Amino acid sequence: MATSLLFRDEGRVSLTRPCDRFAERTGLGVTVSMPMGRMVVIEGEPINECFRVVSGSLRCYKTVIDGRRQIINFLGPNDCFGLTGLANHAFSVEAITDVVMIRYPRHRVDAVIDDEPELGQDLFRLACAELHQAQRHLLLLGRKNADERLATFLLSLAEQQGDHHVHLAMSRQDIADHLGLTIETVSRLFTRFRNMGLVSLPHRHSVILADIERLEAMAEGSLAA
Amino acid sequence: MATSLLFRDEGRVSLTRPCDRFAERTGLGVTVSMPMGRMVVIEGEPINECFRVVSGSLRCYKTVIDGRRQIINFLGPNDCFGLTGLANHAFSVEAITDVVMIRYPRHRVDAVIDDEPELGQDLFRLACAELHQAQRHLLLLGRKNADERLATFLLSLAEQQGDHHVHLAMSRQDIADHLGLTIETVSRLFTRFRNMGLVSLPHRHSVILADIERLEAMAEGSLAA
DNA sequence: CGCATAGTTGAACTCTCTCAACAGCCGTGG
DNA sequence: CCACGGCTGTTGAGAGAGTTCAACTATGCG
Repeated sequence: MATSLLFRDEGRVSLTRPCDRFAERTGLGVTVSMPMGRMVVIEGEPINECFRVVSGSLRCYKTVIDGRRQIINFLGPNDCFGLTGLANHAFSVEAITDVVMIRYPRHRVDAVIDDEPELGQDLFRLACAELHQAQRHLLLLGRKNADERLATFLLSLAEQQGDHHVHLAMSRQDIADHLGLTIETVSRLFTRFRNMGLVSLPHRHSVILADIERLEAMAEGSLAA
Repeated sequence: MATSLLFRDEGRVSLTRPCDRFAERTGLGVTVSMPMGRMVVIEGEPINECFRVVSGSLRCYKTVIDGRRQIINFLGPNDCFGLTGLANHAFSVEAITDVVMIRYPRHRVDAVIDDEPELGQDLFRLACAELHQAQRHLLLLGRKNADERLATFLLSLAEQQGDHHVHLAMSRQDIADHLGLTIETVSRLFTRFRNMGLVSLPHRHSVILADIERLEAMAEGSLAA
């Protein structure tokens, strides 16, 4: 496969992790800043623009009427959203921290894509990678227990960040809503993992994975806690 | 958007629901039959071919080492699998009933796609639709209770089949493994739904949705059972 | 320093699971 | 045509993982 015109592959190939070649081509991204907690897009609304994260973190989530929330994934620098073949946003997006993003009008994005048909193939591959990721999360939510979920999550963060020392941009509640658990369960798991020597917790937003092998065994369901 | 060269949109737009224009273009699909229970592809194996279902049903699933199984989705006539930007199968596929499929060698599929760059865009849109579907299932598995899960599932089948009289190709165990429940819970739910007048169950593989409105309320979490 | 927010811990509860027995259906063969 | 066996689904009782509710502690910001 030829190098993407739209995205440079930087290890984590994903619809939400393209790079700035896009900005070069469209040449009309507008930089925007938003404060922590700000809702950027709302599930179900028409998609009028596409965003690329420069700095900060966001959460993408769907809700049930009574407020129950499922976080689909977290976004960080270089991730995109609104870049989809659908007409409406499939989920809401909210800033976890203060964020800086580049905003592109959707019609321009579409124009670039129409201009360069090969881009479609690249986007297809990126969407497939994202789909694959979602399918792995289906297994987690449908069939893994609480220990396995947290272990899986921590390992995936470590892989993303390329470091055993993991930074947690999100709150315990966010983690719970991503893993289909409650905040209390997540909190108890962190404590237990610490007591088992699997991790250390220097502070709220930091986790050091102390025993990757046991965490991996646990994530795959072959280590009883 | 121009009509897809590769797929005709027949209502349910999805990577797994393309149509026979593909056969016309590649002109080299081989018809194959497989008996009920037959494993067609195995999770993790390289993708050497792509299949289109002619008749019968299949299940796509991922597993944890100890045998726990999560069914990602079910396939029926006109659905495809193996059509992805990835190198390896993300899930195993098994025949629920006897099936007839058309098999295409992957390099030919890729050749067709390379030949017609616009196809990439269509595939992208289809993958996005599939992703959207997976994300809705994440909400179901992460945040819905057992009643809501079954109601949601039955309604989606009715929509797919365009009929309140739903045919269940799959077993109770398959439904359980799709909804992240056990077979006993699914069985109890069917009985309770029947007693509540929500459905009638003429036989094992048939469900008639008797009260769509209440089922919809239940699926969205606004009806206590 | 003090308040508000985020996280932790405990105890009781509940939904779903597990284990076990039973019932219904279907194909096979007498 | 019925008897049989195997498989699928149903029902019951008890157990358990995770939730809920509540109190308490730590952290960060004015």
